[in-house]
Amino acid sequence: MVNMNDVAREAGVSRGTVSNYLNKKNVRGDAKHRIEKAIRKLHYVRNTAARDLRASVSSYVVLVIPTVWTPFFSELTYWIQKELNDRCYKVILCISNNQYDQEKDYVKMAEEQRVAGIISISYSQLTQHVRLGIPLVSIEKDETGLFPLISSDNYSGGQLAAKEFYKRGIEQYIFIGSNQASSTAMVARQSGFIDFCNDRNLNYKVYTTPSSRHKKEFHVQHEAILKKVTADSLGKIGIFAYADESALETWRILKELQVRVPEDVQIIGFDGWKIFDNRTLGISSIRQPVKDIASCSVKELDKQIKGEGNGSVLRKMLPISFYSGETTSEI
Amino acid sequence: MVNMNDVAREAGVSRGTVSNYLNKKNVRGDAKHRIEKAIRKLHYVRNTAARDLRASVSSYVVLVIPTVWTPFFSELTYWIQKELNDRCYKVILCISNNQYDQEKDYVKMAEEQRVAGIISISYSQLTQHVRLGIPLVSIEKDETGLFPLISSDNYSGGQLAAKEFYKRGIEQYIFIGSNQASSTAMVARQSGFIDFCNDRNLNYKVYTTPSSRHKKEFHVQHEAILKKVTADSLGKIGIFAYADESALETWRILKELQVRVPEDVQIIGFDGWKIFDNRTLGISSIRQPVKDIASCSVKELDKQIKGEGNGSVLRKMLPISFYSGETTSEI
DNA sequence: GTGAAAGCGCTAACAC
DNA sequence: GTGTTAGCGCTTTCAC
Repeated sequence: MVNMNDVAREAGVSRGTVSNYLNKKNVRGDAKHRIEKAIRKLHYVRNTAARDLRASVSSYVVLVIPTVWTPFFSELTYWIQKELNDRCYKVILCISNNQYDQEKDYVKMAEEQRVAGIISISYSQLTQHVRLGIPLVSIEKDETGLFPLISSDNYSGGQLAAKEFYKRGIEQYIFIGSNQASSTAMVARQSGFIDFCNDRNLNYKVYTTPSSRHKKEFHVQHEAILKKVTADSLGKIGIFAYADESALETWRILKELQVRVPEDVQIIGFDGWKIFDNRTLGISSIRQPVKDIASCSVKELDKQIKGEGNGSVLRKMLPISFYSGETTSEI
Repeated sequence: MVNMNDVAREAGVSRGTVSNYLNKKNVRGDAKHRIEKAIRKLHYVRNTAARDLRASVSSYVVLVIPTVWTPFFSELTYWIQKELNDRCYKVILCISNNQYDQEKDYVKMAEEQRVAGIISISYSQLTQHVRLGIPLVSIEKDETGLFPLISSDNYSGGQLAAKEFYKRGIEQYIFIGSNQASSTAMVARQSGFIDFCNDRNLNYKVYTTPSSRHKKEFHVQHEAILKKVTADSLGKIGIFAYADESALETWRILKELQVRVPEDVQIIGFDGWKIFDNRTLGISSIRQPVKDIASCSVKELDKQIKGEGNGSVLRKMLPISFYSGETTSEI
């Protein structure tokens, strides 16, 4: 494979001069032309891996994410890649499926590759494994408190959901969560919802389903809850699901049960899934500011990499909003 | 940053021995223990970038893909990453938005990084730009004929759509395509559909909308077509949309127009979008074998990288299937 | 401005 | 088995 020496020889200059040329340093006119000619003639392509090794830099960023196969994560991945690419970072996509071992392997890989930084959406204690001082920004959860953390304002999201129900005259406030341990985000959503209810003396109930990864039970449990909820009376019931995935399931089952949505029961999800561009799935939902999460994370990571961190560890909560879909009534 | 020399010194052996140890070569027991101790003590992490440079190998694969923010591509990305990861490749995620310039930049980057291989889903002549002989596998389209190509059997997909309509007593066969130039896949779907109709003397019509990237026109044009289609008679109309994106839009507009689906009009899309796991969007669709496309592509790329190609260029078409959803009648 | 030389961290070939 | 050494392809002093 043709390298800088070949180019230098062909152009009749030294390797250093070629390097200078490639790095936009000043090079005399005639030497410059001869180098350009040599590059074209030999089809020289610089080896940035070697360059990075020598210069002790890296332009790689590792993205550790549970999946890309869900609207929220695929949108997030889309924006993060874009932001990183705009800043000339390459992204190494690491899908963890929420497996702790996978996550650890990815971090190890990141360290061995001496990557510039890591962005992680992890629900385990991943951040404890970063030894080499690689800059890391965490999205949604970091309990170590050692790294910058970007997340949606989940608590306000829960409040907002309750408030939107309130505006629509809901009398029965239902929260459906999951029994996933350690979901800080979910707990915050629930707290916001409940606090709003308590403040106004509204009737609320909290239910829990297994995580959606246990498909069968997820479904069965959901159905049981909904049957119970809709047994007594209809018409003023509002169900706040901790995530769109759950809200969709709720909607589907209610259809099966012949319960009219939103006339009999109203539903609000969380995430604000968009299939692409602006195509939602119809459910009303608390929308996470996905693009902002991406740009904020990347901006912060970039700062860390460039050593511009001001010492204090950033904790940033981004504002959510309500998307009014087909599962809540007009007001 | 601590390196192999430090470890060697600490362990009282030479650098070569440490290298041997790390690469699972035979190392004597006591030396081995001293090395392990030194590694732990110094928190040594091997630098695989340097290793790869020296050994002239790479474990990176570049994935060039239009987006990840659409169910088909996000699922495809999910499986490709998994397959590559299982084979110890790291994936550099390159989202092109179908921009030719972006794609070229990514290929250039791939060459400069001396990556092991490229997987591309491109609708432009991307493959002409791979100069350095990097192994490449193309998904869905490659007109150069120089690289292995994996795709769904789009033609049979078109036929299958028509056949499923036929089984349901459809009399008016409508194809809605897009005016995207150069979509080989779409043309094949259309041909399969039409050929089935011609073979049986069925009435068909072909319509064309702007690409969905031009949102406004995409919508307007769609509505115009559907009004025309549903103007005369209802009840035996089958609409085959070239992609789920278009099928969803069709469904939505028909709802607006108060046309009952599937009683008055039936719809079949293409792709078989799944939001996650097994959650579809309700539309009946010709399902692409996404997971097979991924594993087949990765397997072929791996073969190329390992130099096990047998000379002839692979062209592989994977079988599609019909998913029966809510937009076609039961039979 | 340009050439010579040192060296980023590692592997592999070679003697011992 | 282990130490020594050359060198992957590049950047970066440092004289001239």
